[in-house]
Amino acid sequence: MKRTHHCNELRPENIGQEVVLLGWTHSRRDLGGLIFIDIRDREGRTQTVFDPSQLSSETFEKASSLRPETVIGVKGTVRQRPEETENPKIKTGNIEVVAENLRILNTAEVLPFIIDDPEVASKVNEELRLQYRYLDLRRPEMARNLQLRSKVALETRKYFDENAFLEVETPMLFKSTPEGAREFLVPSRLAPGSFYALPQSPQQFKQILMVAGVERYYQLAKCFRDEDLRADRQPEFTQIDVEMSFIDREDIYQIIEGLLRRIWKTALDVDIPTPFPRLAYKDALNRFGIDKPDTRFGLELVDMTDEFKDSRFKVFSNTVADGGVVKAINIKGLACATQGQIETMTNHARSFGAKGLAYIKVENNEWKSPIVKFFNNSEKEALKNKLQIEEGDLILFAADKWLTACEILGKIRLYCADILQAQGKLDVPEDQYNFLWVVDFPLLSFDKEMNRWYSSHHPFTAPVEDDIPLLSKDPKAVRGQHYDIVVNGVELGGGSIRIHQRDVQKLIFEEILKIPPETAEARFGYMLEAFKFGAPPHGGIALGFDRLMAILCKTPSIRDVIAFPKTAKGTDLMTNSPAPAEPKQLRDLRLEIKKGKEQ
RNA sequence: GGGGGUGUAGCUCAACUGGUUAGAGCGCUGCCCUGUCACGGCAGAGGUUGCGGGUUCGAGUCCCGUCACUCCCGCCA
Repeated sequence: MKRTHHCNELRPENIGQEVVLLGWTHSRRDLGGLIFIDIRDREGRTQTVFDPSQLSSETFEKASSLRPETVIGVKGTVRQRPEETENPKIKTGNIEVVAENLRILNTAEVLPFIIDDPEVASKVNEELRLQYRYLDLRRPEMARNLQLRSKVALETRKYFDENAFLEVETPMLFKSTPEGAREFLVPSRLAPGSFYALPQSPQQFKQILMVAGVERYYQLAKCFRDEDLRADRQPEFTQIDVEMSFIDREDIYQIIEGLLRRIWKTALDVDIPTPFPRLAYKDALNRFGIDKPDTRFGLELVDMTDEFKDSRFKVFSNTVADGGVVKAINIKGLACATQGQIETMTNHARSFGAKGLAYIKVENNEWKSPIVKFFNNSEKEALKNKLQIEEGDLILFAADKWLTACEILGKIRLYCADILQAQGKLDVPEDQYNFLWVVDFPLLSFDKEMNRWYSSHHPFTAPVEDDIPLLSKDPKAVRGQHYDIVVNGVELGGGSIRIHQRDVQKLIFEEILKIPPETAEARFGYMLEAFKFGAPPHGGIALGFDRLMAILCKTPSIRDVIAFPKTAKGTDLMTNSPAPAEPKQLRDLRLEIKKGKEQ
């Protein structure tokens, strides 16, 4: 039996044809004297009919004993379904295949979970789905995710090819550069005691490729980070990695906007408007309290520092006197917040080191609040005007250092948006995609505990040209030529224009980041050397391909768009990895395992 | 490393304040059924309540420990 069509192919035009379908028994409806079997393959499903008047009794018996997921081949003739029995839910619903022959290609035992009912299957414990991933992936929803991922990857390659990019593979066995994320180490057998590291990203290689004159590079690159997992973070993941020579930031924006336009059109048939808005890091924090804002809804932060700098309410005025700010947010319609919800918000504030959370509930034309008695009339008037306070509003305040105050209210903004959405008071449209570029990040951030500066992005990011003189004078004021691409509150990717002058790079390593020259030489010496021999100006970006696919597949977890993902503890429940190594393997590597507490 | 949630039949869930023989739907087994498509009908089987310990006359339920999954914080240059 050779397959003639797939299971989502037959249409009324095929009526009368003799066909062979191969696939899995999706569902069986045995009416006693007549049996319907839906045969399913990765493309879809087709109804076959077993009518005893048209087949041998053995074949009919065989059909009546089929279990779900048995692999079968059905030979038969396509015919129009009788009137009133069409099934508009499936694309092959106008026809059916009258079976003449049935071959059982393989049997299937009773399944650990149902896969033919999307309602039930989507609720199955993820542990079980991961253990039997091959069954989970047969579910049409998951098969569709895999297919869409393949389609988007292909479109990405076509797009970059059309734009004169080369896809270059970079090594998986890289060198350990213990800056940033923790790496997976790989012991070397040929050099016992030495280790490779799996790349956190191909960052250094792609810059070297620019020195090599590749000019336009891209790669669907596997990256590895040995950090704790989240719904949107796996220890191995895929990036759309890009690097270009002789460009500035605008060129990157343009090429990525084009890519995302193409992807959204291909995957969702949605036209997204370009160019994307640009938002300075500072403005993102001031307005939304986060550097990856979801701009599909308002509830923006308002600055009240000036209004409260002389307030009788000392918590506010003292904060301002210490160089801090007073920020407020009006959560429209949430005056009804419960004590528990206020408590949760207060805990958010405390997690940032704040002492508490000041609020005003506007109910029955009254401002209910423990602090409003300290406010004078002009302060009240200012609040009313700037926050446009109305009946039913909930006003929340944060008085702290600028960044902390912004971040507290940014977190609360998102928390409250969820509540309002659940109450039907706020519409956050699922099918709207608010892309934006966040730009003008500070190049450097200060680590109080370590008492030193570190790169906000990574140490290869170029400072904004005009700010280079500030590097030694006022590091915090130096803006980096860094950009993040954000959609609906998700950080989809980021990149920068890189440093291509050896002396600037050396200055950053040694003078600013205070990496000892020997260490810088050991870790990055080959880059500094490469920059001696004519490194072109260059820059690039990397997009999280799994996150991108999760958005396109409308799922909250990237596990749903990765064929074989790991659990939150980094294990693979299907293969039971990781697992102990054989003593011989350890001997070859000259490794010894120290007994832990379980021994 | 820390905090929250979950764990009861193959699957999804229920079981009041600790109290009879731990229930339901789906699935499974058998029988009936010629236009179903989540087919329908009748009957039946199926339980170490994650695991270990404790309190109690009595524990799915309370306490301690532990394991797994999950969400979040830290972490993710």
